[in-house]
Amino acid sequence: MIDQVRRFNRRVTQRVGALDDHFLARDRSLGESRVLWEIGLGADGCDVRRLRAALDLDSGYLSRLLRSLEADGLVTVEPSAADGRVRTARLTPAGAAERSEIDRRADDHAWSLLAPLPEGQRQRLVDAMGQVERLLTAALVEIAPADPADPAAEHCLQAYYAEIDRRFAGGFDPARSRRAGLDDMRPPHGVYLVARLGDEAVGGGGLLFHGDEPTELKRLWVSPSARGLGVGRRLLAELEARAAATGSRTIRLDTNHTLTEAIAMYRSAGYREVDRFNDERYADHWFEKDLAPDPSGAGEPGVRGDRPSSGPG
Amino acid sequence: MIDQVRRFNRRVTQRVGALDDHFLARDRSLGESRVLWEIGLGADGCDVRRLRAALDLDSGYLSRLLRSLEADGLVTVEPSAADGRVRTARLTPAGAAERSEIDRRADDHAWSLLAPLPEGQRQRLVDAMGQVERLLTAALVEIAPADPADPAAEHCLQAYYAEIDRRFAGGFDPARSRRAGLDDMRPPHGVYLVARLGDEAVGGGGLLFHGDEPTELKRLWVSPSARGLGVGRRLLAELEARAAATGSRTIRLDTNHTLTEAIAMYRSAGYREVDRFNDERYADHWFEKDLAPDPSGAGEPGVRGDRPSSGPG
DNA sequence: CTCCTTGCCTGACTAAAGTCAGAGAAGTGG
DNA sequence: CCACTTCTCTGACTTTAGTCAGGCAAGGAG
Repeated sequence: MIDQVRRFNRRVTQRVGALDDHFLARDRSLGESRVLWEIGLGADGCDVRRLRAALDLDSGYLSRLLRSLEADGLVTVEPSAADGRVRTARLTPAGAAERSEIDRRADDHAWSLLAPLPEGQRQRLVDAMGQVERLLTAALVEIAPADPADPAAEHCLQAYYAEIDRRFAGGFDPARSRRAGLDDMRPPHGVYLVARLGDEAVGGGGLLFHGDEPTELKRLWVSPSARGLGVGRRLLAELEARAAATGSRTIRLDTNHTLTEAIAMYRSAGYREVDRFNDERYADHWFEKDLAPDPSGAGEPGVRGDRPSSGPG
Repeated sequence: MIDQVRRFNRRVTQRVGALDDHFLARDRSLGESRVLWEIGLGADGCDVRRLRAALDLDSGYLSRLLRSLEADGLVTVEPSAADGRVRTARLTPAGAAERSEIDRRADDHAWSLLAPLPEGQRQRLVDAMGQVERLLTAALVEIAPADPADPAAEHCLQAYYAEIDRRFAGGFDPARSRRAGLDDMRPPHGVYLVARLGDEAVGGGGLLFHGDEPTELKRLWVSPSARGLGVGRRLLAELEARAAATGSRTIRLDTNHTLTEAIAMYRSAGYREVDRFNDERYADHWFEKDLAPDPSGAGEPGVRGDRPSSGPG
């Protein structure tokens, strides 16, 4: 497996890496080209501090690159209206032309990877590239507990409410739903996990612990931009593990028939549909799953099945 | 399609490109590390000129890097026994240790791409990487006509004979086969195509033109190292196009039942099995395919079907 | 207002990467 | 033996990339 990854890396940097080097930059340095390209990304220029963050450049270095682009008449830098400390860089017409030339070259280079192949292979290459890109993105997603009042958690909860309001016939009014306020999903009564991709919160989900009663799964949500990356599944697995770690033997949840992807995921994760177990007015499906006891905890020995050792990990 | 490729490039250089940068090099410069790694590739050192070709370095620059590695006791450089001008670089034990440390880091980094993913996704990522690597390799294969006496063509023909000698029960003796000597596969009587990957010949195949009689396909071979890249199919398509360009309406070939992959390829490329049409003693299957007339030539208009326009070209 | 932080800039530096010209030894064809 | 090429090396450069310290102006909290 590792060998495959390394062969891939070698082949790809050999063919694709050539791109980021001197293909793009015409007679300009790579650093300048990158700055030029990044400024033109947004419609109306870009704050210098955003540039610095996006390109991960030293502030002195970036300043010098901007001066050089300014001297070539490709860029103007003016104080921001909102904050006199911040400066905003914008492309001049010449800069925009230069940028689209870079863009054209990048397109040409991309096409040169595909061009020699017959159509069938070409399509397979593009598909495989899509897979790799998605899965490398997925590998950047990190899941960690967060306080429900944390801005990232807040964002996920709001997005969750907004989405079900959009999808439920008749909308969704939190006040009419069963109470699962912020305090409930904090230790020791519960937990809330947030999935982050870089600095963006792309998913979340919570648990409510009910002592000897089954643990309840609440507010599981994945951002549309991150769907298909397995974030939901990973959140679910992590929540189940945390439920098991508290000694919970069963996890259950209520949901609504309009949330078809979620229901499909619950089923394929081993949840079985059960009879109504609460009075949630927005729910029309209820699911339940038995948890394997926490391996680190004090589960009953007999219940614990052998699991195959799962790799070097 | 191009957008997908560019998204892929960006994601991959962001994640993988970090590898070739300062991850590998410990406190050493990247250039030195690359040289160290490359020297250790072969079992017994590496000629300086091969290093230069492999890493595409200026000779002065490479010399300096070698001096620096020599000063650190990682490498020795001695004149080659065969040619006093050439010098051969070898790793010292310390150099070998350093190299395997680099190797270990590369492994760790490769694993860090996979580690965050659950097992299923991990497998899919590795598979997709394999696809991309293979198809990028395939895109580097170039097919061009060559004189059958050219070393590359020679190599392919010899490899072809050696392979069928190995596979045929009772071996293969060219003298007892139907004559298709070097002169036959030269214009104007025929043509021979070679597929090259870098400077290695990885496949070849020839045609014999017989005037109004069907054109004959001969000696189609693909190197084991390049199988699965679609090289055979591309050779076949290119040969068919050249047959059609000479005005040939039909192409045919004889083959042996032990060459199962080839037979499968012929079938899927539209060849149909026909009765014995020659007295080749090593053949036990005969195939034939009608060619669409050469679009650039004087084919009958009615035969020519509409083909969907196939993209940007 | 003062004090502190933030954002951007300049100047002074270093290291890496790479280029170019030419020297000198070794091989090659005539 | 001569003229030529090949291979490697040295010395003298340039450009790119990047770091660090400090300065100055704007904004914000008290």
